[in-house]
Amino acid sequence: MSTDTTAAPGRADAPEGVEDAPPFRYSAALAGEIERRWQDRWEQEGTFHTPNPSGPWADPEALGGAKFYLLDMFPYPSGAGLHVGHPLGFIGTDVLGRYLRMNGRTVLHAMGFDAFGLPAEQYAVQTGTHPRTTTEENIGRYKAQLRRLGLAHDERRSVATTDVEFYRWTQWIFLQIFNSWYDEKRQKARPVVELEAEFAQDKRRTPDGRGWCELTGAEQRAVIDSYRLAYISEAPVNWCPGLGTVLANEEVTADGRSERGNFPVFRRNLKQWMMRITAYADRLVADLDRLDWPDSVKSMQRNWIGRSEGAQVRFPVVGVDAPIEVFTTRPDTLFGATYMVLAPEHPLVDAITPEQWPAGVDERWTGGAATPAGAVAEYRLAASRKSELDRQENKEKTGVFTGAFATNPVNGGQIPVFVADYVLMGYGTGAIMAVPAQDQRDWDFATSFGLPIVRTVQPSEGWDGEAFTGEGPAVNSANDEVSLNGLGVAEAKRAIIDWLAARGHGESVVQYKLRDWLFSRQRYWGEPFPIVWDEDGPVALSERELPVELPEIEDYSPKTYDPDDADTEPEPPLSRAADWVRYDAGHARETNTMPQWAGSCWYYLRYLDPENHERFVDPEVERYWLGRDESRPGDPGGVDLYVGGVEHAVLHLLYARFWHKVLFDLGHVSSEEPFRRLFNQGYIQAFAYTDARGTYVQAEEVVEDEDGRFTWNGQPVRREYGKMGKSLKNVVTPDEMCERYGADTFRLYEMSTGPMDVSRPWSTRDVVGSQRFLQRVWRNLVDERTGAVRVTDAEPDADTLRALNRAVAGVHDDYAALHYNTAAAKLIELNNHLTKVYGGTGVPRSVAEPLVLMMAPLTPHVAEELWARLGHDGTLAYGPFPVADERYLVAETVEYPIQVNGKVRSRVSVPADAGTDDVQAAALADEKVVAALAGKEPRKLIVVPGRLVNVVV
RNA sequence: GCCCCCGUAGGCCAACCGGCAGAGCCCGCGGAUUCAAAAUCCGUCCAGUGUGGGUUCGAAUCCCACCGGGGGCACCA
Repeated sequence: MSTDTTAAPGRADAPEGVEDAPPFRYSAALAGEIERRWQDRWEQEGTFHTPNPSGPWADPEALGGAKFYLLDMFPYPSGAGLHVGHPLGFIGTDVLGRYLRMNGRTVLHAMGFDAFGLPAEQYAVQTGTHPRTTTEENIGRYKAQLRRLGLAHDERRSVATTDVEFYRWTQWIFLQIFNSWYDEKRQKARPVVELEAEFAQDKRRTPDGRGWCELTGAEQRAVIDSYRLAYISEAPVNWCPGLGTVLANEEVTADGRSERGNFPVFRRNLKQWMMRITAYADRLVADLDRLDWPDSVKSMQRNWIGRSEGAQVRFPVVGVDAPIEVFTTRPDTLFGATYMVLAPEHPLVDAITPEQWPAGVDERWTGGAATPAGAVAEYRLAASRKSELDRQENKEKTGVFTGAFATNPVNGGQIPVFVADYVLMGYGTGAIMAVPAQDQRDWDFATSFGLPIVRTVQPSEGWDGEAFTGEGPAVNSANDEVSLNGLGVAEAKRAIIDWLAARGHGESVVQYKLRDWLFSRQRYWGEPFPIVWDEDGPVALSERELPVELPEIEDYSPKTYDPDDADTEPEPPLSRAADWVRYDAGHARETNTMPQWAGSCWYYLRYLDPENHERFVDPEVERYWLGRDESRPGDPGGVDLYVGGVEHAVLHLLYARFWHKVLFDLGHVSSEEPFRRLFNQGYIQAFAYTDARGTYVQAEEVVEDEDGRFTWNGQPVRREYGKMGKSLKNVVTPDEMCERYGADTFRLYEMSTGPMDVSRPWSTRDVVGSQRFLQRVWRNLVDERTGAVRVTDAEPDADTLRALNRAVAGVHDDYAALHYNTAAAKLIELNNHLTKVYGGTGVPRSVAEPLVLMMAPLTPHVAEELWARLGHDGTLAYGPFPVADERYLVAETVEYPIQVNGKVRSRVSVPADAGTDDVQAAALADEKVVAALAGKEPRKLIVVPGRLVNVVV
């Protein structure tokens, strides 16, 4: 994709001008030759094959050091190939993996592909090419691009979600979920056969109270089906006509459009597969505390799950059987509830609406309608016509009176019931008690409808706002039996909940924003469900019938529609494969497919044991790589380090945690969480330039003049900063960088530009710095004209030993902390020292060897090459990594800066083992200090050992 | 509107628990090499840490406010 760009200066293959370069200079051409050779050798020798405790790769002997499971987020192999931003994280994990391996750790590092998905399918729709063909081509290209970077993956463990042998196990996991229910009492998933047994033995009551045997077979099935963790529901879902599929809540943006394609999304009642992730809401929140994850991601997950504690309170309505149930997080403000609101879709609205307006009704409340029913109908119609966006942009409160009054259980007050769309059916009970004094939304509504406002929390001194949501003592909150007055918010909540519960008016409950996960899609290129249908519902296939393979079909497209046409029906492409759909005389296959997230929910388990055809992963292998570490209290187990972008904070990471917990509950894995430690890498960003018409111009042809203005072909252009992308004409590819500088230089450059978690701009111009460093190292060890090794057997001098050991000590910490930029700086510093001292004579072997070993994680190819040239036969991939000699870490003398009143005025050198008194004496004897004191006694004298002296006068 | 993160030389970034603002790379400048250039090599310039206050003997580091940038959430009762 970048082959058509103009040739850049200094290309390795440029025939002109490089003829007089020394023949053994570390040029891009030489680097390329070295890199190809070592990549071949690693592959031939299986250098990075990682043993398992059992199974085909069992080698318990080889599992010497502590294990480390290192994981990159599952890439999608797009048709566009990689740009230089993509491998940033992959290189970062590779550096760590290589470092750990050299230090004796047993490292598992593999790379696979999340290969189902829309782009291959859309390409198939356009061209008729089977998505598998496109997918396999793309995977092939990705693998070639990644191989060129010298990543130390165990290539035997590579999987793709589209492999039949992989999706067979995805289907198997689906069956486990389908065949399970959530036991609230034990707080875990259990097989549905155990649920059936409980019903059959009358240990559990049926929904309508009849005995289990009195139910028909179909009724029994319906009861069991309603408990399953994967179930069919006819409920409002996100229907996207433009894509022709339904979407999960997580795939819909805040303004009601599809994350992919940006098409409008409508709420429609449709029969779809759901996953009961809400059963795990509590554990998904609670276990975040046991994970070593960035706070931002934890808070996004907490936010998304939206756990809130509160109370459910029942408000009786005169003349109606069913009370209105509300959820509130502020039951302490119940005495201040002056009206109620139902969501427009609330099922009780029709039941409570009387025939006539009550006498003397406020005309603001009626919406101008003659009857309550008329007003409600009109309001509902208007509300249903508003899009999500309208509702958000227009925050003015609207609503209409139902004509009904409810009774406030705490004081018997008759309060009016409204319908208003600021209350959402999808959250809580779809009804609220409105407390305008303590809720700004209610305040806004109350003021525009002339409703009373009663303060029940005393606002703080000097409060001049409207609704007061802060902490304060309760007021106006007492009846004959209970008084909250004077209590703080938390105490008042407890007191009123106790009272409500004792009277049967309510109880404390926990609400979640999290909804169940919509799990079916109307697509071709996804995993088929291992499900067939009879007239009573879905039936699971047996494990022996797996895999259920995708049938060949003529037309891969789902039926798509006018993106704005909400009144359309999804039609999955598989429904047109008539022969395949017909399973037998009484059964038809499920024609939806699974969403793309399915495969990425468990791929990290398959890397562990990809050749296992009996199980999705062998339990012993799983326990070895992911098991809980008993030495760490509360450790949930899981991958030791998971590196990827923050964009998966909610979707993938939440779904994968959910599946993992189900598998844990059912005893299939020993770990409670999939990813023990998560690290969000930064992004590589890039500048893009537009001309006067706003069209993007080729970024690498833009030049900057001395005044800092940017021009392209002489025309001024505007610079913007952001993503790298084909349409922005600023893509730089790793292949291009390997070509021009070599993979090692490219790796080193990416790792040098900042710590792993920081985003930074790409700058091709800067890459040369990394290449120069490698050239200098090479030149220090290899004669550029003859290719002979230049190291000597001389003893290094004391300065050099100190420089070396300082570098060794520092580099250990930097690698372990993922601060590769500072590790690289220390290596450069050491090499600069060697150049200065030994540039003319050759570097002592005892310094050259550790330098090469320390470089190996960052620049493995050139390090292997130098290691071999230094006379070693085998690979350095397994170390040993140098260890610092403490003796050389302490200097003989220490130079103390002497501050006078916090400003550095002088310096003194003292022996490193000098005591505080000696340092103090040396400082006071210094002539500049004597001058500053001018005969006076210092007021205070601070000596920080090893650091400095501060004299206060 | 609410919450989180980040502001250090021209650019990218260092600075452990508060202790000399600088490790490294690029750019710029000067020089060596060259017929010249590229490449390479050597040398060198550059900020007082977004702004204002506070704590401290001492603040890039801790606290408060503001400004700027990035991200998340957004009628969730």
